[in-house]
Amino acid sequence: MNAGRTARDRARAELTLEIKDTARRQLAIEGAARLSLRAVSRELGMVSSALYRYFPSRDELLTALIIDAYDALGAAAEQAARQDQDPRTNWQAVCRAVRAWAVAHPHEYALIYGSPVAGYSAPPSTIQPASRVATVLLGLIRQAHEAGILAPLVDAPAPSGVLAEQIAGLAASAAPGVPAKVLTRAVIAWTQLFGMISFELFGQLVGSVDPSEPFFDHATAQMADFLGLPPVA
Amino acid sequence: MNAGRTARDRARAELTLEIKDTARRQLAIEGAARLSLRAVSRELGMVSSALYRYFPSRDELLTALIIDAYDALGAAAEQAARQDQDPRTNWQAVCRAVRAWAVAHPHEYALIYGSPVAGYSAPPSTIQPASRVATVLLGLIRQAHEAGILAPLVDAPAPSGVLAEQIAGLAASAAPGVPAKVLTRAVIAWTQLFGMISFELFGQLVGSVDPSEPFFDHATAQMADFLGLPPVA
DNA sequence: GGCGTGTCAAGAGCAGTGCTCTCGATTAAG
DNA sequence: CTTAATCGAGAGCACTGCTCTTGACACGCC
Repeated sequence: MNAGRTARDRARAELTLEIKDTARRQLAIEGAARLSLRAVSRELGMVSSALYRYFPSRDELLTALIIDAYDALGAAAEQAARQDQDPRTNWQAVCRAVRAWAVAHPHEYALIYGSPVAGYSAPPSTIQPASRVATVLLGLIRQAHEAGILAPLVDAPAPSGVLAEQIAGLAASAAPGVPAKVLTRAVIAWTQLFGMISFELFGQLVGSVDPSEPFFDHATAQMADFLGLPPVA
Repeated sequence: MNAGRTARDRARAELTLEIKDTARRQLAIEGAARLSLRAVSRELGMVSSALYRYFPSRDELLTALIIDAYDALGAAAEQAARQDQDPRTNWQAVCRAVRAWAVAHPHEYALIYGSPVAGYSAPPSTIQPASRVATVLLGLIRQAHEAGILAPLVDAPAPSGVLAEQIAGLAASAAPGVPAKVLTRAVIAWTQLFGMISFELFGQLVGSVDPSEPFFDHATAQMADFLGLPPVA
C-alpha cells in the first residue's frame, strides 16, 4: 500500500498520519470536546487553515479518530483470541484485552463508548469497525457451540416476542446455530463488559471496587459461567 | 426553606433556579460540551457577565446540574421501590425507573454517566448524590436477605483476595449481613444495568437489540435470577 | 524545455466562546 | 441616613471553528 505514486501523494499521506497522531495526543490532554484544530496545527507548525486541505472539518477529523480507535480496539480483541486455546480462556483473554486497551487509551475509549460528542453524529462508515469486538465475542461462542462444549442453559428463560426476533436476526448474521438462550445471555455479558469498563474509566467505581482488576477478572469468569462456557479441564 | 429573608435573597434564589432550568434546556439541545453561558444569558435576557454573579464559572454551573441530575435519578429510583411489593418486583421496578429517567433525560444521563467533561473533575460534593441508585439497589437485596427469601448461590464462586476485602467494605457500609457472593453479583448486575442503558442511549445497540425495552426487561429479570431474588409467588 | 492545471500554506476576517474588569444603579444593613 | 454590599450592563481579552482570497509551488502534458 506504500506504493504512493508521486512525491506529493506520499507527503500528503504522511502529513495525514501526523495530523491524526497530533490530534490523538491533543485528545489525551483535552478530551474529544475540546479538540482544537488550531492547537493541532500549532503543534505541527502549520497554519490552521492548512488543516482543512486534509480534513474538511473538525467532525471529519473526529470521524477518522473514531474509526482508528474502533479498529485498534478491534484488532486488540482479535489478537487476544488464539486458535490453540479453549473458548473460555479465549473469552477471558478477549475481555482482558479490551479492558487493557481501554485503560491504555482512556480518551480514545471515551471517544467511542462515552457520551456522543455534541453536534456530531457518527457516519455509517463507523458501523463496521464498531462491531469488531462483538463479532469476536460472538465468534468464540459460536466456536464453543459448534465444538459441542457449551453447557446447556436449562434454567435460563428463552427470549420471546420482539426480543426473540432480534436475537434470531443476530444469530442469522453473526452466529448461526447458536441457541437463542445463549445469544441473549451473550448480549447481556457484552453490555456488562462495557458497563464495567466504562464505570472504571469514568470514575464510577471509586469507593467500591477500585482498583477494579480483581473484580474485572471475577466478573468475566462469572459471565463465562453465565454463558455456559465450560471451565478449563 | 423558602423563608428567604430579604427580597434580594429570594430574587437570587429564583434566578439561580431559572438559570439552571435554562441551562438544562440548553443541555437537551446542544449537549454538555456545547453548553454556552452566553446562550443561557441570552435566553434569560441578561448579559453574559451577570451570570458570573450566580455561578463563578461554567464548571460550577455544570457541577450544579450534575448534582441535580444525580438527585433526580436517585429520587426516581427511590420512589420506584415500594414497601408493599416483593423484592424482585421492586428490583425490576427500580431498574425500569432508572432507564425511564435516562430515556427521558438523555443529556443529563450523559452528563453523569458518560465520558467525563474535559478539563472538569467532579468535586466531592457529587459523591453522595451519585451513590443513591446503588444504595437503593443494595437496600433491596439487603431487605430480601433479611427476609430470608434470597435463594442460596451454590454455584457462584466466592470472591477472594483484594476483591473479598472490597466486597466486605461494601457490605459494612451499605448491606451488613448480606453474603459476599450475593454482593459481588450485585455489583455485576449494577454494572450490567448501566452498561445496558448507556449502550442504548449512546447508540451502541442499533442494529442488534434496538428497540431495547424487551431486551431490557429480559435482562433485568435474568439479573434478578442471577442474584437469587425469588420469582413472584 | 515551457506552460497550464491543480494543490498547497498563508493570512485576514467572521461569528462565536469563557472570562475579567470597570462602571453606575440599586438595595440591605448599621 | 449613611455606608457597604450586591447587582446588571458593557467593553475588552484571548481563544475557538471555519471561510475566503492570495500567491507560491509541483506535477503532467505538449
